[in-house]
Amino acid sequence: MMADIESTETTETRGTLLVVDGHSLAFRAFFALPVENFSTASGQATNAVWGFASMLSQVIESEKPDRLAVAFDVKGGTFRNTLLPQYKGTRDAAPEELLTQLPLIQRMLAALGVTYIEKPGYEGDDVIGTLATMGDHAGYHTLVLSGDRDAFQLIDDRVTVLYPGHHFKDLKHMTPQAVVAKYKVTPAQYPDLAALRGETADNIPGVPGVGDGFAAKWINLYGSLDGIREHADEIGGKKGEALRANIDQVMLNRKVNALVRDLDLGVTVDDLTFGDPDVDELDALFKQLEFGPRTKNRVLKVFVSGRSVHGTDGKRTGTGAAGSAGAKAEDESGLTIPEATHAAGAEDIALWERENLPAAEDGANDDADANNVPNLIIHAEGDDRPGRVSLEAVTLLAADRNTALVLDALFGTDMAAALEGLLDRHRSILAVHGYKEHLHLLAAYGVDVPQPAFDTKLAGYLIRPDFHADGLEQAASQFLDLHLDEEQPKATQGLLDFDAEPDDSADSGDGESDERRKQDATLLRHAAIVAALTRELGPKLEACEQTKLLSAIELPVSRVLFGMENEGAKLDMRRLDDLRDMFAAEANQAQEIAWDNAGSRVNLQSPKQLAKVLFEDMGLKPTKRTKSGSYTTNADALQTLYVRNADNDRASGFLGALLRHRETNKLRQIVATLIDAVNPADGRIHTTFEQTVAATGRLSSVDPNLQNIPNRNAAGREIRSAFVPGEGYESLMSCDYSQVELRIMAHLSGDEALIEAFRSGADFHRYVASLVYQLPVDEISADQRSHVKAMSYGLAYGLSTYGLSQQLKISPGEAEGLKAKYFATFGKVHDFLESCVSEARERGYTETMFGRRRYFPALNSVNRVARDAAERAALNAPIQGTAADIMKIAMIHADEALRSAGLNSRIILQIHDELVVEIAPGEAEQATRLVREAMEGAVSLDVPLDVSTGIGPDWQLAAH
DNA sequence: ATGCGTACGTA
DNA sequence: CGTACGTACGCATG
Repeated sequence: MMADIESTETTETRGTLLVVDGHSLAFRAFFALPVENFSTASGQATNAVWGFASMLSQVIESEKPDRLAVAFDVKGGTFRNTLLPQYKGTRDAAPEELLTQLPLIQRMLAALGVTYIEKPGYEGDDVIGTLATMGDHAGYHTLVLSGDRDAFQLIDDRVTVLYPGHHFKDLKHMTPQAVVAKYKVTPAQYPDLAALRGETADNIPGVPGVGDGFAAKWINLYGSLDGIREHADEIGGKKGEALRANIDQVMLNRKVNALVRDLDLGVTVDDLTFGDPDVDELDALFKQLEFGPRTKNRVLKVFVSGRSVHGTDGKRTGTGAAGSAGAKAEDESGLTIPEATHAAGAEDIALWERENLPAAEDGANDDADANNVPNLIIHAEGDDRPGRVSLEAVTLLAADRNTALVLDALFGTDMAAALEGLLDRHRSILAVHGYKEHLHLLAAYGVDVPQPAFDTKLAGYLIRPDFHADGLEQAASQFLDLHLDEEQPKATQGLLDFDAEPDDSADSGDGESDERRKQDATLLRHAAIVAALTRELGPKLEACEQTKLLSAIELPVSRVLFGMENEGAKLDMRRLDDLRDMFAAEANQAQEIAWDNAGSRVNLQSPKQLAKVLFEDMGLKPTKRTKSGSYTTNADALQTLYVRNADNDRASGFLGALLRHRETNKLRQIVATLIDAVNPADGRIHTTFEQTVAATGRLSSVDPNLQNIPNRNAAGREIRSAFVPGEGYESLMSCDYSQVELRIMAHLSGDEALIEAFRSGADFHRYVASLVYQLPVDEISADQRSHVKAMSYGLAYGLSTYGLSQQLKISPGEAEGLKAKYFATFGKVHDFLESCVSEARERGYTETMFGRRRYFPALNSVNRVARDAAERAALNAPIQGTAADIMKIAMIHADEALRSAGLNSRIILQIHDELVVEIAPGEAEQATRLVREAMEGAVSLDVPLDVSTGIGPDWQLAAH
């Protein structure tokens, strides 16, 4: 321990004591880490435990304390509650999911050999105060790890508080100087300041309108709280008034926030050793919590004193690597950074291939012997947005030899050809993070990437479909638990200034190559991450039986999507402009009328201002509230108000105009977004289809979203007329599945009546209504048909009878009756939906027909709202997911059929159950047949898959 | 500038 | 008080 060198005290420093506020740390961890990403299959939340372990390890590693103790609050009140009944009232409402983790944290501490201390009747803070005092007397420097600012009063030359900043991971060393800098008062004065300001987190009111600033000003003016009280009359203004009105509360606060520093804890500081963990117990606990080996090793490494748990033996040394001996470079997160060379020409690529990859057998199957472990990583970086692609650099990595080859952007055609050849020869061992993105990046140089053996982005999605890995680094931290600093090394933080690189602008003129070296370093690091992810996710994917889905569906569909994004959809610019002007004129007109009626120029796009006009100025009776408590002004509510206030000219005039404005302004906005998205180079919109976003397996479309172009009413539908065939094409074809989700429900449930309804080929909803109401088909009224239709569709969403009644504007009783009749007719559908949920509760996940999984830890939540929501999602997931699988298969088949028939017609859009195909001259008939067959034949169910198709000069007219 | 809430478009 | 998405705006934060 180096600390004693600094000591100028007469007493020798014995070392460092670390005292941890257990509750505060658990609390911080719980709210900093998303519980969705940290829970076991059985639904136990583990985010606080993981965060606690992670943070504690980090602090021990950086501070290297000699003694350690963790203080916890004890259930039940403390002396503070008798003083101030509402004290920490908000904290008792700590979420169940956090409370269940506290015992686990204590069990972990016990296994790690760490002392934790609770003192009935007192808080963890008092224990901490006492320990800090004890540490001081025993000659230790004390570090207090706490997110509770009450601890600041303990700070002095020998006590430092480590306070989590905004990021939970970065800790501020709160020294006396730091406190003064931040609050303008000394640590000893801090409780006075806190008493004045109050503490929302602890449910302690301060002086209204007084924050840190005024509190500090007064303290410095009058020295202390007592001084302030004496001079309270001299303080003018509203704040002075507020102070006088609340002075009793403040004095009480001050009593409550003083920490006790002389408890009898029954231990001495010298007893608080650590570093002798019970590995078996820790193993058992981490297994139960489903923490990976990396987490365990990282924690153990820190807690096992003296011994290093590093070299997990059995690491194979590379076989005679050509000229690359020496220690492997490891970066701070433990990744091994590959040795790299730059390729200057095609020969370098060939040479690297010979030296680093297994010899490809001549002819067909390349590295088939290489026991199928993906070992060749290709990793390209650049802008991969379709329509504006630019490649920066690409690296090849032979993972087992840790050797990389970097190709800088702007390589020539000979290198492109060499690269393509290499990829093709070794495609069976090729892995990539984001096949679709790589197709875009490399296509810019004329390089086609063959279907790789593995894709870490898609694999991560299949393993955890509801985890949103935004980038490679996030995927890495999720699956590898390497903890990496955020994506870019953005401007060095103030704290690190002292080790910033010297400025090299003046000397050497080497700035550019230095820059390039840095770029290389990130590129190589990213390639190394992909390699690590490949090793980690391959077996995981296998373990949850998703491998087939990757190779047979996701990877091939990536290729189809690449084509769709690359081609884009042609827009008729003049039509768009006309539409925008038309909608804009209508919106403006409606706005004028609304303003006339309102008597003021309210912003019609501000729900807040609207609520004021409607419910205050006009005095209308509100309908429903939003979830945050304000009165809703959504279309439903406006409609209700409109009907209800038909006799009020001003109100109904305003509401009518507002409703028109809402609709037409929305359309104007949509058109404007489309205009903005048209690529001027080709007059087409190149959306991006996200393949790893929707938890059910669906695609989504962004930048812009082309899956929500209006279709439900005539005015909106006009926008579709701006989607037209491009040059060299003659028409658009739209093909969609009719009632896929219902058909899937019929198939999966095996309900004979529902299956027969589909096989009969009759008007489905009318047929179903006739069964439900036990009437002949031709006696079904329009109302009956629409009610049954809503019921049918609602089923797959877990629609409640309340929701059904609301939607159909019938009484809950009638809705209940309809539901009962429906289930009496289709009993197996009911059983099937229930079994979806119960099976998911048991196994922890749902499965589509093709084995795609989605996990539902919340099914066992004690929170009813969360649990109910999970149940609805769990009943929907197999249905929506199967439909998504079927469409993906159809897309792969349709694309393949069009290509192998040599047609130029191509799929350009997918809207969940619809494909839009751009038809080349003379290909209409053949393309229709091929796409229809692909869609109808994607899978064989107990009911037919019905596809309807239409062709026209634009998307609107292609409807059928 | 960034994040949240509200609203609304699609299947 | 129906599933799955993406986007735009206002407004309150920094």
